[in-house]
Amino acid sequence: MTRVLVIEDNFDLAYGLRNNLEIEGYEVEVAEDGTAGLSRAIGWLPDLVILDLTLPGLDGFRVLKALRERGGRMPVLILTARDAEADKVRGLKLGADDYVTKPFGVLELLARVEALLRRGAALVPVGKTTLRFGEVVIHSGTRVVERRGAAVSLAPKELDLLLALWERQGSVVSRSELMREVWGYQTDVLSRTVDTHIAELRRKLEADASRPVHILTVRKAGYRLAL
Amino acid sequence: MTRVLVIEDNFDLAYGLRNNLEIEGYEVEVAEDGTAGLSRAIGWLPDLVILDLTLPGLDGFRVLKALRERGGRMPVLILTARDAEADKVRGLKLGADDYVTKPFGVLELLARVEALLRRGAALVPVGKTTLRFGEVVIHSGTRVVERRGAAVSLAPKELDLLLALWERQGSVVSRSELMREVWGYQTDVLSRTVDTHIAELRRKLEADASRPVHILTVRKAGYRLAL
DNA sequence: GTGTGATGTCAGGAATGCGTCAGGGCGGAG
DNA sequence: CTCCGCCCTGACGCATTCCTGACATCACAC
Repeated sequence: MTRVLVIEDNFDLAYGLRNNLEIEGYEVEVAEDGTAGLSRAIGWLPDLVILDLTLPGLDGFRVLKALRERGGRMPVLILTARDAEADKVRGLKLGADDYVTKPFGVLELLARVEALLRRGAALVPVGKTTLRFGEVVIHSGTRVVERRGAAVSLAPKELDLLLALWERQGSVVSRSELMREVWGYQTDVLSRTVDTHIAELRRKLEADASRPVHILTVRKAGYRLAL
Repeated sequence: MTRVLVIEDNFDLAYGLRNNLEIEGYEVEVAEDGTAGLSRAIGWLPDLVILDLTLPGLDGFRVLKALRERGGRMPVLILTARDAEADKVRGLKLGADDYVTKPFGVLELLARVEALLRRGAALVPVGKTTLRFGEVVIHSGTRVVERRGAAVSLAPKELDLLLALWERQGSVVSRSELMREVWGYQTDVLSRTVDTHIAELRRKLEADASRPVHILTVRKAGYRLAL
């Protein structure tokens, strides 16, 4: 899901925005000061940031500058009451992608968000996506997996196996298909190799490994990943 | 040279824009009606289009729609007197990248143009900016690196390697990709070359080289730089 | 309930990938 | 020429990962 970070200290505005964005289908987080916003932008790696300029702590310009210096390349939309041309120019030169002044129309803002993401999506190379099922998030670009926000360490084969299941999410994948996709073999499966790795995944990702909710067994057929 | 097409029927405005854009170093063409604008956009393939909505002949919305339908993907900035939110939303949904209403500040417009082009211009260029991660600052223009304010001396290959990781910051970069990008080879990696340089970087930049926080190993996949 | 085949579990040894190191080639500076 | 930094390489050891077969357990058909 596309992720949007709102850095805005005005409570009503921030949560109004969140609602509207969530209705559009985005996943939204709100940070209420500059420092928190910056660290969320770096840590959470949203697909887009909506940034107020007048913030407690680190002001918006500093957040933007620090974000860009640290390599954050997601589009940033500045949303602020400061409508002086000099501020707009400064914000855009610092690396903002759009600049909207309050008061603003919600529909316009949403349309601008969409436009920024549309262009961003065209440029982002494939594979940078974050996948998820249940309370598990898979950052396929970094090969980092987390459950309930805590990083989980998966062995390479385990992650490959998980991704193979993800690709066919919902439908059953047989052991021999998994063998072929993950191991490259084309062989009948007589050992417990696949099962062992599945068990390890369950241990690491399911709340109760003995009663899996997402990594399901389909008897006589294979396994399937339920979202 | 970066090319900008201005589709605008108001003569004074069009040529004023042209002057300002040319001063900024862009190559500019002006089209004075929708039909001509569309054919120039398709034929000349500018890097960016500034589009008025109220045009003789084909109106701006139609120009935009036709342009996108024919595969024109360059950013389009709509510049118009129509400031109704519905128009803005419509323009943006049709595939415009920005929407500026008259009257506008020239500096703001130029900054927006720059912002649109910046994003389009492949996010590659690690310019002369100062980059940073953790407590490390990289002055990539001067190739000087410091940690906690103290200068660190990196060998050329080490800096190249660090920058290659930086460019994909966050994502995993495989050894063979690093080999290709830093060494120019295209070869399977069988020696410990990359690893050795990574180790050296860790020794110089990590607080505890044996427990790296930023220059991370992703087993079986490569390395990645965490901010 | 019982039987049967499929799946879960486990432990240990094999295999693999990575960090480390020392050695040597190379080239520029003194 | 000699020194010194830079770079590459292969050998080695360690930690993790992987695989396997034996056994336990489960699900389903009868």
